[in-house]
Amino acid sequence: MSLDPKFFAREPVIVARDLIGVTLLLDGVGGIIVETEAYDPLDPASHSFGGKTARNASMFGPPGCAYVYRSYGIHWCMNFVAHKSRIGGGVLIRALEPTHGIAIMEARRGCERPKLLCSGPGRLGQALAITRALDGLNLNAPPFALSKRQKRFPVVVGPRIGLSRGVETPWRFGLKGSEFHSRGFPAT
DNA sequence: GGTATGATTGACT
DNA sequence: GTCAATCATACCA
Repeated sequence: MSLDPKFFAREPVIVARDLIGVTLLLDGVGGIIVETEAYDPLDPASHSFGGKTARNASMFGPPGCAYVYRSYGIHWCMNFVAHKSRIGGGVLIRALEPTHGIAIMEARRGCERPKLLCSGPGRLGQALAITRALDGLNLNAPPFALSKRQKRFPVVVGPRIGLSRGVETPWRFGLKGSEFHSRGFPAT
């Protein structure tokens, strides 16, 4: 079951929270989203802050598409474009609980410990073989597959990771009690 | 044209 | 705990 097309046509913060518990597959490989971060164009930490550029063009495109960027020259990280009126916003997918194609992810990661397969944006990118070729693609069409969750999952909130600005904005969301977060969340 | 920087990870002291 | 890897992009000249 795919997501409603309007799912991503909302505030990034709302979408980030609602993505927790959704299953993400890329060519049949992936798992349950257990950690996300929201990036709003008014947020100085966001790539879309300051307007549209060559890198972040996808963030200003249609909601429900992918925005892929190179992090620290080493890793590929994936966002889901989410905003109203193409103002530039997105949700960083930080961690998955591996459920599909685990053997494939282990081979790509060179690691057999499930907790290290997708726990972090860079690891997730490597496990799913994310590349810039996916930038701008519709998440509701192959090779992507998003499965709507069947119930509401308990969500925890915390500060975002690795930022030099905007750290005070608590826009990181996680599936409560998950063993697959990239970092722990503050005790609730 | 040149330089600074980063939504990270993994290895090492 | 500290630090290097590595490069596309952004920004300045």
